[in-house]
Amino acid sequence: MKSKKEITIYDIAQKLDISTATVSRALKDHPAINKNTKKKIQETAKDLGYRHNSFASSLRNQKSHTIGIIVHELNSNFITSVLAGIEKVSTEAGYDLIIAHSSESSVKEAANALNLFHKRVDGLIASLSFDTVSTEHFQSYIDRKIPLVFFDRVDENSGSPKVIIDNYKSGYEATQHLIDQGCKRIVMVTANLNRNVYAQRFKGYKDALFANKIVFEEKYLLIKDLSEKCGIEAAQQILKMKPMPDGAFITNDFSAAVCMQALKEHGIRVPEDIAIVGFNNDAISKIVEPQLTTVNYPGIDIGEIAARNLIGLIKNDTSMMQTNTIIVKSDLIIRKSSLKKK
Amino acid sequence: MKSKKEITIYDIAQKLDISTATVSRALKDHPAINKNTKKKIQETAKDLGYRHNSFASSLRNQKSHTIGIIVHELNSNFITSVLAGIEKVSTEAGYDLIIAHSSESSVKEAANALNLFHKRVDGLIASLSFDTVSTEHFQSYIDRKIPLVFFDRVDENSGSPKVIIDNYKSGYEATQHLIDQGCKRIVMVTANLNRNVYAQRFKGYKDALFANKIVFEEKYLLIKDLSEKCGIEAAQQILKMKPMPDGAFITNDFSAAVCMQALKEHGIRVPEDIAIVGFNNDAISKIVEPQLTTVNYPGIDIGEIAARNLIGLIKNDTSMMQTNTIIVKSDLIIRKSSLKKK
DNA sequence: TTTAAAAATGCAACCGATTGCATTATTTTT
DNA sequence: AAAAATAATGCAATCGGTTGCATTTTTAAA
Repeated sequence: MKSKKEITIYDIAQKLDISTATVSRALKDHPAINKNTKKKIQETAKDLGYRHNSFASSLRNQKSHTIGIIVHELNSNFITSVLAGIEKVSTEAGYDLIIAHSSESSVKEAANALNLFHKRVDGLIASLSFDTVSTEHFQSYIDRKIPLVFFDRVDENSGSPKVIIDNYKSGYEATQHLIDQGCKRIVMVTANLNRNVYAQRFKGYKDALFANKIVFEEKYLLIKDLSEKCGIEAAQQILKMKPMPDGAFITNDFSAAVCMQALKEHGIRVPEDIAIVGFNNDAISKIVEPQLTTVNYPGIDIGEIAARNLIGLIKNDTSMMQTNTIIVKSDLIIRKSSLKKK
Repeated sequence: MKSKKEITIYDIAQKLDISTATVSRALKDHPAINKNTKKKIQETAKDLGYRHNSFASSLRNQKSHTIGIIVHELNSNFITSVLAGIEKVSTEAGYDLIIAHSSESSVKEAANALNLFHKRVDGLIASLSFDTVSTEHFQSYIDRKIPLVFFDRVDENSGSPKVIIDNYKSGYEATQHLIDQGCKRIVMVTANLNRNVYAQRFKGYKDALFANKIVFEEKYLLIKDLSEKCGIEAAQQILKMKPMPDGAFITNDFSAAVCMQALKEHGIRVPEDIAIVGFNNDAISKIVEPQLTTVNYPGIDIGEIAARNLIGLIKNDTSMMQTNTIIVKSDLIIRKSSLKKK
């Protein structure tokens, strides 16, 4: 039991006077090994305090049994839900996770991608940072045929599988809902339109306006970073507009909550003076007052699907090969922050 | 550039007609290698698309350059802050992270510990789950002298270094503050008292009551799991008590927010009817209405300190050897939810 | 030019698990 | 009892980087 030095299969082999080949096979329950031998070996392994050396194993197999994940931030309900979903599936399948985050910087994102590449992850799941334009830092994965799955913030032109929601539809529905509530001057607060998710939501917003014969006005489009500060800034800008907007679609619950709070502090009533719709259905959306109308973005499902897909690709499941884009169901959850009518 | 097969240092050595020893050294900038040779090798490596094989390297060095982290959950502002702190320090030092979470289950925690042990992390940072009683699943680390640092939820009897705040003091101050506001019947909502953090906060609460000649009543102590549901349950219990409590110390901001909301829905005014103090200073505490008085728990600092300490231990920095417990500064942030007086 | 010292490079044995193929032991069939 | 079939085990090369020590090359000193 005591351990000056690591126990290897050689130690076990020596002690039992058999070959390392047999030990190796016994430890992984290979069918060709005699039941009794197997039992003896497994017991001895336990006795000696043997632990499998995954480096030696990985070196030999050229497989790390590890999945890399790159996300933009950890500080988000949505992301942690996705991670939980990924974790569930991949743990069941015997894969470990290495999680990296880019802090919304494409430079860090590239560094993470490289690092995980060197770590030889068997596959990668990623969501792009705000300012990622080129995805060439993932090219090495593609070249080496290392499976790669994107979710949420994806490069729409990339050939890699993507797991997303219908952001266009969500944007359209959210806007239509505000219009249905009687809103005519609807502000949209969102982030960098180079990112598919924001671009699509914006497109939905614009098209909904158009379909309802409301002219889109540039001044109602506020591009921010969806941080805490952003919510306050948005509120300030809204307050300055004359006439004041009567609806706001803010593509992040936290920002929406902050913005709503700032507006309320200035005596603006929600939803009477301005109806607000957020995005994500984070826990916070049910706690603020009034409760926030938002778009449900099912992180767990997205994570599970992405992981299942990736593992399928790793295991060379041909049925996965053809999949390019998976669209997960999302829907508008209507709460008080937007209900002007009964 | 094309890659049928992985490029190794042997390929580089062959191409340049030198030894692998020189290649290996050149690639890691060993001082004994001639500048020009080094340059030539590094260029060739790039040309051929060489990537370092960390398995081979780790196998030889018996070092993974990876730090394991076990936390109870990811869905918490505090935890993600800690992770950010750990990440900052460890990335700078060239360590990778493998993050595992136990979902508040000691069984999963043990499984995680074992898995990371097999993965041969160079060190481990952990915060215990609610129901972890024995810490024997960390014994293998101690036996093998793999550095181990706990934070937040720790085993106070363990000899391993711990990074915590003064939970007793925080509990005392929070309670004293409520008393100063005129509260006489103060409910405490917290979690499993086997966990040091909750035990200490409770002790602080009790002592503060005692110091102010308020008799502690068992019925005012609500042991929950600090989830969303818990906030609602707590509110229901509070509503049923006669006379109704006039203060509540809820050791988690999210639960406190939910509870406050539920109380408000029943017409209870905060802080007039009941003053509320939360814990953690999560982002949510500033968004709810009224803003939540809470205890600032500086996650980033804790993460940084824990990581710095762990890396010191890994590198055999003797100055770290003597450290047993590090107490990080925390303080009460007073906001409207508890201000009965001006 | 010879010698001493310093700089650069190479040799080869590790690290530990895996596995195709060969060999030996055991059972079954004839 | 010999032959054939099956089960169990072993041999030895392989994965790719590292490093102590030896050797060679270059530079500096005598």
